[in-house]
Amino acid sequence: MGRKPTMYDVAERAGVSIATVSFAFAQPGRVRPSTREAVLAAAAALGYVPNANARGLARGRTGAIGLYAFDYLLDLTEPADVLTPNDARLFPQYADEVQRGVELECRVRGLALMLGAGTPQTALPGDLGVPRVVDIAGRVDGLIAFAGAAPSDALTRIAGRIPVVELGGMSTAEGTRTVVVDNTTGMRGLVEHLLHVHRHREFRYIGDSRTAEFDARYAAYAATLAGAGVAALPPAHSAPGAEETTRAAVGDLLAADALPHVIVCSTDQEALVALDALRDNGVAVPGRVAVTGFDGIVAAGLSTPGLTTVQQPMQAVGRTAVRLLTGEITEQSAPLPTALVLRQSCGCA
Amino acid sequence: MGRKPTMYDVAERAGVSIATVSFAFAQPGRVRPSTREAVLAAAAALGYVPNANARGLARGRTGAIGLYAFDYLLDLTEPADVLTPNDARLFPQYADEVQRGVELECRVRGLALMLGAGTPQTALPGDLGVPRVVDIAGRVDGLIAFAGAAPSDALTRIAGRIPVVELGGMSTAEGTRTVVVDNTTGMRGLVEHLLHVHRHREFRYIGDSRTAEFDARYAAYAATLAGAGVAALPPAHSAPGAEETTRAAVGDLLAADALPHVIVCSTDQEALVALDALRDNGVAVPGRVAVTGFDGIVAAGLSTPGLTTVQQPMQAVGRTAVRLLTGEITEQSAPLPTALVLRQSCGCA
DNA sequence: CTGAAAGCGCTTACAG
DNA sequence: CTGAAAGCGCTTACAG
Repeated sequence: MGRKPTMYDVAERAGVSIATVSFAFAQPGRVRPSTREAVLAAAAALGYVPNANARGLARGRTGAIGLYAFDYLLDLTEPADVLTPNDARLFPQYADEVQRGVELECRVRGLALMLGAGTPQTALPGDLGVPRVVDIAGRVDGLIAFAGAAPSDALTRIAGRIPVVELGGMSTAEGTRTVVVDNTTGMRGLVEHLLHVHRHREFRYIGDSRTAEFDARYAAYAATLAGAGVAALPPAHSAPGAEETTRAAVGDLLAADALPHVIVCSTDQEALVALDALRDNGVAVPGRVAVTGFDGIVAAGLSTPGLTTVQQPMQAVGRTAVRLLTGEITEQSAPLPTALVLRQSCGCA
Repeated sequence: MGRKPTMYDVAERAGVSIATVSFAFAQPGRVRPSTREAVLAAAAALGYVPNANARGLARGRTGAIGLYAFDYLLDLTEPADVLTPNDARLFPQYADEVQRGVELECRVRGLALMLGAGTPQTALPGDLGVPRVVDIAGRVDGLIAFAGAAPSDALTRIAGRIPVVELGGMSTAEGTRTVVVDNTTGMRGLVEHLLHVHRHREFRYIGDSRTAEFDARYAAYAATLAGAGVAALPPAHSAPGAEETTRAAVGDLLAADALPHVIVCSTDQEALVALDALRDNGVAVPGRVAVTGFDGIVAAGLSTPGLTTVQQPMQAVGRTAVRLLTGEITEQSAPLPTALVLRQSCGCA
């Protein structure tokens, strides 16, 4: 037998047509049991492995969905003996938790998951300007992309062919859907806690506005402060995954002698870096300044002090994205809920 | 324009043949620049997304590799406020770390990664006895499978078509390769430490022998004890990921009043469960009994007491597997090294 | 219940 | 530098 037997080889060995082989696998009820057994026996004898590309091409769908993540290009060495919550990626971050949700949901449904990653600028040598995301998109029935991981025009283009869910998006690419999380209520609750329980009046927000989701957080922050008659200064720029930007933001506040009483960060990832930067500069948290995060990643529970944050249902975000893609749900009945998690960094016990 | 424009549509709009469209993307140097621009413009205008299935079929390869994991079917809820190292899967486990290595290596190479998971028994309804692993295998150029995740006959079959790396394997499926880790040296060093530094003589091993890798650990354990004139009782059965088996193993020792001075576990995952079980029964670790693990997962550094273990280069395992698949390396120059990590659970400071 | 045949959307010698 | 055409390995109406 030649290498890589095909359906033709199986058909020949079983003494049937390729149509029958195909039916024996795909629609067993349509084939006489004895025929079916003969086909399966022939397939086993030949070591037949169906070619999923051919199947996908013929069927018009692939049975797989894609997840396109932001490529932090993080190269993690093996876990150190002494762990700190800021050893980036030692503990699962937001995107990792969402990915896990996607993975689990796919497993349950028997869907294969195709993983890819890039930045909006990423283009492979052979791609000639065509971003890698289309490479993933071309082989799946639906695509989940983290906002900012793929160029929005590429997503718009892809969305014309297959369903696309852009996480954290809402605004970027046309034709895509998103998973809605109640950022607003979460942030409002957090700020109200800082205002009314800890009686803070001097706030500063650190974060970026790369995605609609981040915008929603800042908007809720500013609105809540405004409601309490507290001025909201413009946000200090910082981006999750770019530690130096967060350190610079904190450094600027210190240098300008403009340290507020609360630093509200747009993500836990940034808040943990801020915690580090403040410690490095001998600033007591929460004594001198309170710090808060957003997301509820594992590391937030391990820092010293523990990080007060808004927990969002990260795995549920991933699962919901898959369900939107499969058509199992056509829209969310309600935004996914968030919850305030109080720890020491805001001044709580 | 109809839905899902194809190369034919692009060709027509650009006024060229489909061959030229194909060349414009795949072999730019072969096409006149002006032609190429026309093609790219037409593609952009139509929102053309190449069909990877068709490409894979025509080319005979897909540009993707597959990772088939053991399906623990673990459904993790959101992180709790109070974390303990035994909140299974809150922290990355062995397989998660290996997967990360695989992911990173794939990103670097521009390879897409197809994820699937199952147990040796898993077969989808539509698969009619054909395990899902072949479904993944049919759409990739190479497959990495965790030992025990897929039936070995299926792997043997697949290995006849595409390169297969079975992690933890060595013995299971014919025609597959594996990534070799120096389990022997690691375990020997651990047992020698327990023998000579802590002067222990009463040992018990907890673990299973599902894979060659686990066998190697037990063999090294038994051999090292034998070398010191210490009797090695048969291992008590326990399996990582099946917490109840580990608890039962510990429970049996307690019930039989046969608690040794050291419990050597085949994995960290089991050792952490053992730690829990012992604590639940009021047994002091390391006071009454020392406990050790193997792997060096993150959670091992977070338990109380900290878990003494043998660190293996999990991410490197994943990366090596990818390199073996791509043909970048044809064989390992040496087994991947392991390192003894001493913490409190063995009695060290 | 089974088969002949078209078609899925690409790539790639082979000509020109 | 460009095109006509075969072929990759399946699925699926359509006949029988």
